[in-house]
Amino acid sequence: MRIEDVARLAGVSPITVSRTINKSDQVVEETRRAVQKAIDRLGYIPNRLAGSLASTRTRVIGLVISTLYSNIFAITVRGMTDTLLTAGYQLSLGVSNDLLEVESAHVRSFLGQRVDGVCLVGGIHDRLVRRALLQSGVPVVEINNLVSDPIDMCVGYSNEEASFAMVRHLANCGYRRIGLVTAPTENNDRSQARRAGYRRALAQLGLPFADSLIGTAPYTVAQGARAFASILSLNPDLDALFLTQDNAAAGAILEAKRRGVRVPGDIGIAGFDDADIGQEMVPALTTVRTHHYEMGATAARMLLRRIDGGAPPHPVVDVGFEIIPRGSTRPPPA
Amino acid sequence: MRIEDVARLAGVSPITVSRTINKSDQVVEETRRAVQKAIDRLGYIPNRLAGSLASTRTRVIGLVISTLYSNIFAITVRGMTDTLLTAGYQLSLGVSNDLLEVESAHVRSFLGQRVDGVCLVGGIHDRLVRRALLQSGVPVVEINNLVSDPIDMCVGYSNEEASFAMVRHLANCGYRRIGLVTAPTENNDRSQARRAGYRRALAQLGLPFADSLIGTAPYTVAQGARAFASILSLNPDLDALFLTQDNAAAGAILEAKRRGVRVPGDIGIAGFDDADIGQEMVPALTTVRTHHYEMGATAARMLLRRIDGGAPPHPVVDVGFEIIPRGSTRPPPA
DNA sequence: CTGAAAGCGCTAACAG
DNA sequence: CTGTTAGCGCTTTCAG
Repeated sequence: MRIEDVARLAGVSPITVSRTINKSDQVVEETRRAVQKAIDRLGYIPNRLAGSLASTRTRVIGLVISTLYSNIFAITVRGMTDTLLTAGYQLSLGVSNDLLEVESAHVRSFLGQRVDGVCLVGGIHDRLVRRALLQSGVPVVEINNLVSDPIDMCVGYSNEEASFAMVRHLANCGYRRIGLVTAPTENNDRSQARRAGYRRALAQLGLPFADSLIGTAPYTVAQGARAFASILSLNPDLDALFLTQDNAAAGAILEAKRRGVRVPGDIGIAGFDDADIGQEMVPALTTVRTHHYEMGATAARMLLRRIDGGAPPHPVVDVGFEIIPRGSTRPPPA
Repeated sequence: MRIEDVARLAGVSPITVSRTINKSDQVVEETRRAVQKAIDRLGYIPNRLAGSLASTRTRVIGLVISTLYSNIFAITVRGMTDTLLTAGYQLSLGVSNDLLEVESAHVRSFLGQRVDGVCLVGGIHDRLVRRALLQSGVPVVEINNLVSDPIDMCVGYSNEEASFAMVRHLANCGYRRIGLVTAPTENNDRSQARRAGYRRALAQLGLPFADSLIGTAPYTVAQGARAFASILSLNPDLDALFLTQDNAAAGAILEAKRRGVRVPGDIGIAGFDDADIGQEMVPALTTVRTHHYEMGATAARMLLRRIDGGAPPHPVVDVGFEIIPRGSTRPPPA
């Protein structure tokens, strides 16, 4: 079924049907109603492949997130879709599972589909993909970090400063032997920045460092529990652990409970992202709050503005972060 | 940049470039290498809008999941993509947030994009969408439930039997006053089935029922905690609560701890899905295990087979479920 | 406000 | 194994 079938039934030309669908204000009410009736009667669904090929616009934004295991991206995605839908744009979602080649495949696919904009997590991407993006001229926004050399635009927060601030907070609460758990650092600039902030804070505060104080745990409660167990066994004098993901931090709290380690008395635990689980833990989780809804909405707005031909006022937007002290760490001295 | 530019640089015709990209076995090695060199040199990315329009195949499967807040779909998505990628297909992901009209919009968009297959969660869909799907002739598979009247094909498990089995298990462990928390039932046949299984089990076992024993909590730990609190306040004699989502059940365990209610001694808690968090809880969560990876992989395989023109052997596949008893419920009598 | 002609970039079908 | 021809179904001009 084609636009022509609808046109015939409605007694108009194909272009009038097209206008009814896409720019209904250019069609007089009566014609429009007749066309709409024909569309409904036939159950006609326009072929967007053809439409986009002719118009060179898809009204689709491609987003590649790194994981579905952390529900934190749910909020960013809502921020983006809320903004995009209002403007008549759609989101196409890819999941990379933190693999650079999977991200590349998604981006290539997006470019092949001729999306009108692309959103990626972080600043580390395949060299060729970067080139392809630049060459294609599509607006690109990188999120979740402050990228030093963005492909195009960027909205996020400083993972290094956030990590630095949390470690300083822990030290202020009296913790001295502080461990760190992040997602793998390979091709992940957020994890790299969080480690850098941690190291810088330890150095500045004169706190002890050892390789055995650092561990790795992607996204899940179980992995956080294991990371906690392993770091504790290597560092019997550990007195705080900062896991830069709330699920993992929740896992650490649970593992502590299982071992009879008191939190925050024996060991303080801190997380990152202010996910919903943190507030519910017993004790509630001290964390870094970041602003994911705002970040998603801003990313969408920046893309839309660039699509409309304008340059955004700030190519790099910092949405900031806050330290949220809760019961999983000792209170700071008054 | 078009295929013609590549063809000119490589000294061949456009169709040879096309064949190099899509059916490389029909091109002799030497030609293929020359074409590939030209492609790489130019950074050419084929326009799939044009390609799919001409070939009437997109090699894209559309999937609409209900939420990003539960990470349980991550596993299903992996099962699907692992299978699809091998066959050269891609997944396009939509999130409905359990709203029928959002699901409809995604399906319409998929149909407009001319996806080669569609996968939906559950059996309740907009009437017009159902019609559009049928009319379009695209293969459709519904997952996460055993749908009585599938649009086309279905792979899932019986939510009613699973719920029934869990309630019987709880009764067998000596619990009498058993409450239930599900996601909202509106337009959600999984929740409806879980309630039906619960009611049927209570009736069959002669256990007491009251409206106040039933609560609602979508997907999050916090909502599970609140649902637990509210049902307990209405039913001081409550001795078990079955929350049909592991995050919510985890929230109930945490809320119990906060209130000094002992689990499983005072109250037994059970969940659904066997998400990673359940094993880590203290006590570990009794749950219903379902097989999400297998379900995703099977759904993908069924779609691919139908795309290849074959009828699948079974239009409805049951991947089953298992009751996993853990520490959050009392052991059954020996 | 509506229509006619031309073309978006690619691939199916057929030829050689 | 490679090329030619003829569209895929829509929208962009440009007229009226």
